[in-house]
Amino acid sequence: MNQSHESRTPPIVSVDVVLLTLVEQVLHAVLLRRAQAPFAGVWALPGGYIHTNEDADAQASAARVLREKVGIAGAYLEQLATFSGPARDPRGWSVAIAYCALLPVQQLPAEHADISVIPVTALPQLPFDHRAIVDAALERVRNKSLYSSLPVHLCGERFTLPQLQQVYESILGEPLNKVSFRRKMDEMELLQAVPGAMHSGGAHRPAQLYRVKPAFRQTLALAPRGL
Amino acid sequence: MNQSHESRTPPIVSVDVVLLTLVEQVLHAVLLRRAQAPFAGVWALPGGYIHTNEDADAQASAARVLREKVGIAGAYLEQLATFSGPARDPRGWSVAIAYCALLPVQQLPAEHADISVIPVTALPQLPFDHRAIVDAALERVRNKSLYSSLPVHLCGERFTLPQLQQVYESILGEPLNKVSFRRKMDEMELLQAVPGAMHSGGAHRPAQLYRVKPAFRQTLALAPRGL
DNA sequence: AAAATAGTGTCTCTGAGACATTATTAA
DNA sequence: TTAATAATGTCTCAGAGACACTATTTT
Repeated sequence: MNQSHESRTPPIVSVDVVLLTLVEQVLHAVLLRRAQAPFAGVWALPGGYIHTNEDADAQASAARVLREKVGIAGAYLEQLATFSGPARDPRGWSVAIAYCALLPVQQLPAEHADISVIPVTALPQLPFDHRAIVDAALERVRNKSLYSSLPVHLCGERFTLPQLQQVYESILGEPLNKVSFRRKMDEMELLQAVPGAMHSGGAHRPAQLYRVKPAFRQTLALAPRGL
Repeated sequence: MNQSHESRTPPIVSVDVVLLTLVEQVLHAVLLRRAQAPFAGVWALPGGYIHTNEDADAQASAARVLREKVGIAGAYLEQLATFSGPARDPRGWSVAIAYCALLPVQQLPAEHADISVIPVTALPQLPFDHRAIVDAALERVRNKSLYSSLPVHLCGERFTLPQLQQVYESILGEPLNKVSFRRKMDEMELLQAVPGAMHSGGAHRPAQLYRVKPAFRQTLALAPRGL
């Protein structure tokens, strides 16, 4: 241990979560009003310190933040990237381990004074480098939706293939070929039909309801040659 | 600030680098003999603390580690993932921001008592969770080689197309179709021929030498539909 | 000339998208 | 019966790989 290390201040470490959901076919992010300085009262990403006395790893910290500060459990969660530097936080040199979370909108708590669900295209100015973190999350989600089952985590437990295709199209921002989409879903062996369960949504043929196979509840399925 | 936060020990933060190179068509990782406890004298990934008084971000810390501890500069460097938990380091709850680095073998310093270049299939037992970090790096490199120009960072400044194809094949562990490979390289618009420069390697037609276009010296080129 | 590898032309087959047709419901 | 959407069959076209042929060097 040399002197320069002894005298160096360690960085501040925290986790931040970009919690995304789909409301009326538009991607929304969940923001919390900050309770404490810096930026008290400002809308920001849910985040917090690692509790070294209770968290099994940083992902557990992120799950705890979602549970304690947003009031949700069971969201799909994956590590996004780690943001760092002397300027991103006024308290000093800091490290933020960023996570991306997906949840069907039905499982979100009601909005109230300190929680807000906002279209990602209409986010207010965010403190720290939270805007960059959100952008990284959006890029990741859109990219992974091109070749994986990621978007199923924005659907409820049961959904129809037309609904799922709509979710993919909303994320990707472009229409998809119905036949190809179904072929790919088939190849991924991701879904199982719920026997006898149909979704009657109007004056037309009802659609088969599907659920994600248990094996893929936590893992993603990949399409070998993309979407 | 509540009491439980005040009393919680913050995690230890460091950066670790998986520095990969290609020796005789086999991927090798660079290991350093640890100078200090814990695991003093044991071969491990290059790593170190963030110097908050001089590093612009964690990636700069990783570049500094490569410069100061391995003696190299200019390697391709990208963030891999962040590893964390109470058990990975005997000193306590820790966070390691892991980076993946690629360098042509010619630019590595000579091996000596405290630096070693070892085939990734023949690594010794590594301390901390360094084995998992290496595995993550290998998965990342192999995956990105399927659809990007990542492997060019393992070639020197000038190289032939057959040499580059060989590098891809070594990383991916499978032969590639020559015509398709060249079509893809062409589509990526990644390379420029060095006028008049040929590589005469034996009793056969010499090969055109290429270099990476300046625009892609730091950025990756992507093949829209993969390799 | 022969051997060896570089580089290119072209055919074939796979697979993704376009289009069309059938199925099933409510009004 | 009509309108609306679900679900599927099938044709077409693009792109990746296989193969073959030409080009250029050393021995």
